[in-house]
Amino acid sequence: MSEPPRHEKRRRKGLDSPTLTDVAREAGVSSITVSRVLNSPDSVRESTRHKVEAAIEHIGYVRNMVAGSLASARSRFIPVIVPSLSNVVFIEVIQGLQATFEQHDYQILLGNTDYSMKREEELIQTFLGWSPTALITTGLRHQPGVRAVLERYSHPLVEIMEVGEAIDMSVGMSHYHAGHCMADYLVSRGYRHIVYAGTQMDGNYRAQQRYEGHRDRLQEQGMAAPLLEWHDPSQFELGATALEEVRKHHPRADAIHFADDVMACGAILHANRHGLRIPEDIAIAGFTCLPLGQSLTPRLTTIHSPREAIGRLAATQIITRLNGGQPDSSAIDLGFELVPGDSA
Amino acid sequence: MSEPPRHEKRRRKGLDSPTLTDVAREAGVSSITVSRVLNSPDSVRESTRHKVEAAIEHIGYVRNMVAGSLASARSRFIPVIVPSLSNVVFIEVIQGLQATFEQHDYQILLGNTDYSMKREEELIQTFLGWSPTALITTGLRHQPGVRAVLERYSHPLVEIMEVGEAIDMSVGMSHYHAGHCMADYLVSRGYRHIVYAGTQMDGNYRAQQRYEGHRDRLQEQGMAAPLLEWHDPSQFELGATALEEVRKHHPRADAIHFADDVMACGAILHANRHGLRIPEDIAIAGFTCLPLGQSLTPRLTTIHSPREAIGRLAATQIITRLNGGQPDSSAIDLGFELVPGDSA
DNA sequence: ATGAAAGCGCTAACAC
DNA sequence: GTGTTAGCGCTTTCAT
Repeated sequence: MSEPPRHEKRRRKGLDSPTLTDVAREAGVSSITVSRVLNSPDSVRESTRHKVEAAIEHIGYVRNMVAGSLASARSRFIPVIVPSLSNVVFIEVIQGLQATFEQHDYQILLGNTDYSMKREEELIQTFLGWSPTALITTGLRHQPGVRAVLERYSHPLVEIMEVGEAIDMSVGMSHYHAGHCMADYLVSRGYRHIVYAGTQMDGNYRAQQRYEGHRDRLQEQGMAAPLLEWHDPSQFELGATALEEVRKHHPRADAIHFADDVMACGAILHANRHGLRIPEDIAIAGFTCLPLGQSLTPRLTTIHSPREAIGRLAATQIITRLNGGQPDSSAIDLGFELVPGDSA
Repeated sequence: MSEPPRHEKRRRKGLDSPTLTDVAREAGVSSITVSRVLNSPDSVRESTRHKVEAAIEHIGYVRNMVAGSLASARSRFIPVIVPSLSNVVFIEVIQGLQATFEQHDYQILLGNTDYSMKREEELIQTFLGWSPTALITTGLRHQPGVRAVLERYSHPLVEIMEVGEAIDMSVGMSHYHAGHCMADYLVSRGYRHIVYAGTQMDGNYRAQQRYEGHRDRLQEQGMAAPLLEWHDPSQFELGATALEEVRKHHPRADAIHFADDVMACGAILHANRHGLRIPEDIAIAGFTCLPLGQSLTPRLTTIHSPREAIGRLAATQIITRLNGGQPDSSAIDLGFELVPGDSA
């Protein structure tokens, strides 16, 4: 009679880290009790809890989140897909998200598309493999495939930065109105030859929407709305270039409406270096309201976008839903604020 | 004879997403073959692979990474612990890391300590629960508990930003020497009353190390090394405040050596607003070399820190080790470069 | 090159 | 309030 093949009940690899069961044995309880101490401490009698906590401490138990996620089919991961990390705006959104999620023990998975819709698709595919608790992605436009996937996704989903027809929820502001608003302000200040200057506007269609708002306002006025566009990432240097090109190709221009503050600041810095007077020689307006613009001389006229608020609210919406609640609204428009400076 | 209670073999929840087994059935192979197609396609005959790939496509299979991580005890997660996301330097490090890791299908888990050593401990504890493939953390100093945990950690570990005695590997630069180098430069330019100004230097002991290098150089010269310190996060406004305070409390000061470029730029912007001449009235030096400083008038004298390189190299070190290689060196000093401007 | 069996460490469901 | 049992969906080991 040969014995049945004995299988080592011990771990396959050199992983000798203690498990829930080890803690349970040490504490003289069952493993589910240890699990409860970790997940819903209030459902365990205090004395039991103390025993278990002592055992955890004693054997140096580290919780295996992977096993927990598999068993419960929920991972406490929340992917956040943004188009860029070079743009401070998204960093601030992420900070808002992180601050809120961290209090509820959710972990962000950061995804950067570099303004590529195709990359968004890959990222979502990957992230779905982690059984995410919820999903956050930037913008309301997606590849058809992504859209289909997101529509099928049955957990909380927030599309951030914009307002409009959301798949599940959205938190953002209207870029069209922001562009319109700034154009209106420039017109009201007496500018008559306003050039719009942006970069990477094919991928960054929020900048495109701002341009459309701008253009529509100028057209109401019977004014042309020339657009100057580049394809490099937004940097100070590009703002300087833009300023030069406007002066060369649009000599009558009396104002430049920049798609973002970085380029606008770059233009002001360039003007300062070369003795160009702003707004007398040419006026400058930006978008987003970075601290730098408010410290320059002249102070930048811009629009403040509520990005940390977007982050915090997006997170709050998700938490509400995860706790079984129904958020007050599924589409939140946080608005924006025109910040008059001295540059226009 | 009552039948034994029948347990639904199907999924507990409404999770009807297809599994490896579903794909296997569809393709007429075993599940392990599907697994191999996903993990080591070369070990599967081409015809089999095509069958499986077709099945995956057909039923819309999404890989469950959580289950895979549990079974293999490796998660493809690499936690990255940084002290701040408000500091662009760390954003750039993260970008360098992400660019490299993404090519190898590793996912960063971002942790932000806000310069709290205690928070670092919590984060590491949490992250270890995800069976991380490797670990990246900022700095060489840790709470005793953290140190013990890290020393026991048996996977690749990189401590970034500094040079010195690493637990496993390190990639960084010498902050002491950077401070020393800038002080030396200022002395050589003829400045004789140099104030060092920094903020949050208790938590950010790299700034502290720069100060020590600065101080030691001045002491060699027989000069005093006054230190002005704040506790708010570094912002332009704080640089302005610092400039004012130096002029008030150190009227003989002819130079300010700032712990970072943000404050230094803030000081220059403030000087520009108030007609103070830099460097004639007072000289300004910074640290890290942000684009802004190089676009200001006067251009900021600063030190360039190799942060994207730190990110890329830290990632490369880890990949090398994960592929079974041995990196050339376990402690990499990427150095720094003094960037003379017009502000000092 | 492919498969069968046995878990990885945890939690859901249901009993007591 | 606590325990028992049966998986979660994948990969490992070992066999063919």
